[in-house]
Amino acid sequence: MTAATTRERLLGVAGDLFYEHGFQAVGIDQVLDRVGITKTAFYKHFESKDDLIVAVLQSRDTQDLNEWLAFVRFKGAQDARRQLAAFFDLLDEWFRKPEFRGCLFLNALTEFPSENDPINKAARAHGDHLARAVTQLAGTAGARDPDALAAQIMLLITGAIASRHRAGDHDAAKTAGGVARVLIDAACADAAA
Amino acid sequence: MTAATTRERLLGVAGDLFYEHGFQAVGIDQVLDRVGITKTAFYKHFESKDDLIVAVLQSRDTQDLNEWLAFVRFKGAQDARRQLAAFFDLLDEWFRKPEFRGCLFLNALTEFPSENDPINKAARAHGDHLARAVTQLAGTAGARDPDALAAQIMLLITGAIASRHRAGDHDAAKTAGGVARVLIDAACADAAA
DNA sequence: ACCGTGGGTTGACTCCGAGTACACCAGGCC
DNA sequence: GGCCTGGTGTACTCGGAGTCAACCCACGGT
Repeated sequence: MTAATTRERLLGVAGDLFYEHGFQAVGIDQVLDRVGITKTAFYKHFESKDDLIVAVLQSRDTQDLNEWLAFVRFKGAQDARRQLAAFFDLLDEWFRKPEFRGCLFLNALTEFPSENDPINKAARAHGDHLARAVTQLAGTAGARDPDALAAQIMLLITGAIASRHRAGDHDAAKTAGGVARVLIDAACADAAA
Repeated sequence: MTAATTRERLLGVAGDLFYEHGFQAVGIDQVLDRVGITKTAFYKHFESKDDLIVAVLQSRDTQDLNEWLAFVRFKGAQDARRQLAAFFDLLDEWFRKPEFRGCLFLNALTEFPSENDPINKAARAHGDHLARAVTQLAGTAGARDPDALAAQIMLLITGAIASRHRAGDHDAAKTAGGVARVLIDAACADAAA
């Protein structure tokens, strides 16, 4: 059944619970109950709850990034401009899900606001990785100023997530996507499709 | 010196601490130490920590909203379109401050994700109030679809806040404001300034 | 056959934050 | 004088994080 190692199961279960209820709101015991392990055993895998949180963020970082890029590359075919726009299709799908509870990494940033906090650093790293990918895509799309376009797109992405999260606006991705398409076209005016 | 009532001082101190460190991360004892009051006295003013949090959010709601609208009315003169744009000047000033830690209400939403939670409701109320004000402004500005324009502006506002909060992007308000001005002009194309 | 190691168990313990219970005290108000 | 409001102090429960000591069992290496 569960072929995964205990460490992997801990990361999976903890990630799900943290996402659903928040990091501080979830007790380690809840995680352990669901994994079926005792406290002592847990502390042989992780030094602390914070350590677990960092590990969760790191594992989801690469996982999520790969999923996103795969989706965008598939949906946007070979066209970098369409790939950029496809981010908002991805968001739209995500926003339709009832389990949506915002972005795990943005949530981590607000729960651990101190910049020296390892958790904060791990969460920021994900944003940086995504921003780097978007900037690169903006470059190959032929944007005059890839950094500027990427900043705008990142702002729209985080804005859409926060809007869906806040007022429960299910159409936030469509709203943001519409704006994004205009910005992308304007920034790449010289490059023919 | 402190002419305020104890309840007011509790709201003030708690609000500051919650904003700086997060709601769950701040213990009631820290608040009480700073106010100079004992636990028993505290519980004669508020039923619980959650009750305190709700009260803080409610008091900041009207407070902040009034400040925002006053700024926008001052800076935007009588022109509704310029008043809408002025929101981003306000954000820009805010984002320059080193104490910036995101939006208290957005933070509350991520720390208390359950929709039935009174804290969650109180935080959502603030967003609704702001959205209502923006929609009204969009109407008097002559937007063809005030709700749509307001949704776009709200998305840009929350996006800017989240971007500043995440990567520490100090220019997020300028980025969002530039986009907003384009959207506002497009949505009010028929109405002459 | 033997030993070490990794992953696991139980149970009792500390520390800290939230919240409660009880007894007491000052001042204003009518 | 009596009562309500806003305080004080101490001592308590309860739950979550994290520690500690002792033990178990399956494994791979020599």
